[in-house]
Amino acid sequence: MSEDVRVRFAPSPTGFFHIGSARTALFNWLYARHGGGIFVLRIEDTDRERDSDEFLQVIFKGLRWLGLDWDEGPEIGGPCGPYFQSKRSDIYREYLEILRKNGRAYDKEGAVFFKISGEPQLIRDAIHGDVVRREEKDFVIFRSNGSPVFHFVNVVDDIAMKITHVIRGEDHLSNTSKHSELFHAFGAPEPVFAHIPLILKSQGSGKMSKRDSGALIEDYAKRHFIADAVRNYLCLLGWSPKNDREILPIDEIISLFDIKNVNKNNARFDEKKMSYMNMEYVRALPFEDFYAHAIEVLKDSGLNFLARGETYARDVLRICQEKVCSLGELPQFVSYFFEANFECDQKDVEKLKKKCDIGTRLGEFVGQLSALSSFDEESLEEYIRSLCEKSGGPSGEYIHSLRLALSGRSVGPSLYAMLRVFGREEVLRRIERFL
RNA sequence: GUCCCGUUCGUCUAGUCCGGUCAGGACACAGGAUUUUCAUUCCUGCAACAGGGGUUCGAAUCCCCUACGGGACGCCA
Repeated sequence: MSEDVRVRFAPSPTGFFHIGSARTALFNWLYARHGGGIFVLRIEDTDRERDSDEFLQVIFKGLRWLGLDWDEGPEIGGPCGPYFQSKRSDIYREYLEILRKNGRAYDKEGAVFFKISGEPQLIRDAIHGDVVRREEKDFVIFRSNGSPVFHFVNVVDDIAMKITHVIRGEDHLSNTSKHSELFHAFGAPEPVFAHIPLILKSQGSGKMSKRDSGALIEDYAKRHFIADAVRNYLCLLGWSPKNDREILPIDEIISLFDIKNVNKNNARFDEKKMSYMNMEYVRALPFEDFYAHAIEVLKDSGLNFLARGETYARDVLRICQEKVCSLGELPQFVSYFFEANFECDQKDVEKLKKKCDIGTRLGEFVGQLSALSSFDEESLEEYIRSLCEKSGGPSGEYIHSLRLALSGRSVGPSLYAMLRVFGREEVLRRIERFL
């Protein structure tokens, strides 16, 4: 029990960071953090054709974006390096010699084959329980071009890096009998395996592939999702805290997480639920954090959001935070605060025209406005109430008309807050323009 | 085709190990409410133990079969 937990995430740099890989990394990381273990990052770049530094950065960025920091690996180092398989050729040659001495490796057609025992392999899986599977035929461990194959390097590195728990996708469960044979051939103890269920595409059949919408972590960053929300959602795909809670801080997830209560069955990806969680995270952000995120998004959008100064921009964002569903929609949501020449939604105008006389209501509003001593939300609400009493009209008619005149749309933040933030002069200017 | 894994509301799931409360929660969807719209908030509703056999006083829970879903069978990883 005193043995230290060592887990690893071993991606291949393909140029994408798939959501399924991300969750595998996440579960490894959670397990390490839960038990005070070591999380190793190892790059499986034996397929040189596809490898490039640019591809590597996609993985590093994705992991860091999700807050998954590694204890050993590229850019950090550690006692079991190098952490790139392309730099471990000598180690693989040494291990190959062991197999040759045992009579478990032989040459054929220019490649090196592994001689299987043919015995059924008992795979002790922390999630699925005991699984028995037998390999049928010898398999290649070194290609005829001299490069080692995945199954071989994967096992060698797990031995050399003293990995205690192999947590990976269930698509590897069938391969595990190969790996088990190799561990035995090396006389090495097997790690505990944990094959986590796959993430299936939301529509149609099969697992998520690169081309499915929502499949790539880098896209969530581009679309300004909150990383904590994406991570929280991913935790819930195949695992649950079992107390009916869904949105919970990562520290709590770490303390609750255990590989044993990961589900056995595959989970279907649901982008709507993820968006919902993202919305909850956006709303719950402390304002300063929200503001910091928001200005990044607004900068990218090209909107001149500092046109009326920073104080004004902060005010706008403050009243919009509780109404906005995602950071991605923010530029569109707040654009009219910064641009006076917005388009008016004619459909909304027509709809409202049927209910009331917009011009009259706006006229009444403008009428006594100069008499209003202060332009705060309370006074404005009071003022509109007094207009209602005088005319006998419902407050909604004033509110809807004003919102349309000021923003050109029928939805947005609280109207009184909007009026206050615009200020008296701007309000009058916009009403005039609208009329 | 062979082998492996799985199957609770449309979706994610709790309950399964140690059989015994109207099968609980969330998203989605549908209605309703707040004399300030809603893409907010609150309330209500809809909706599941894949099917068939056992074992048992009693099965979502244990066993078997079938069906369906997923995965693996590369000199890809």
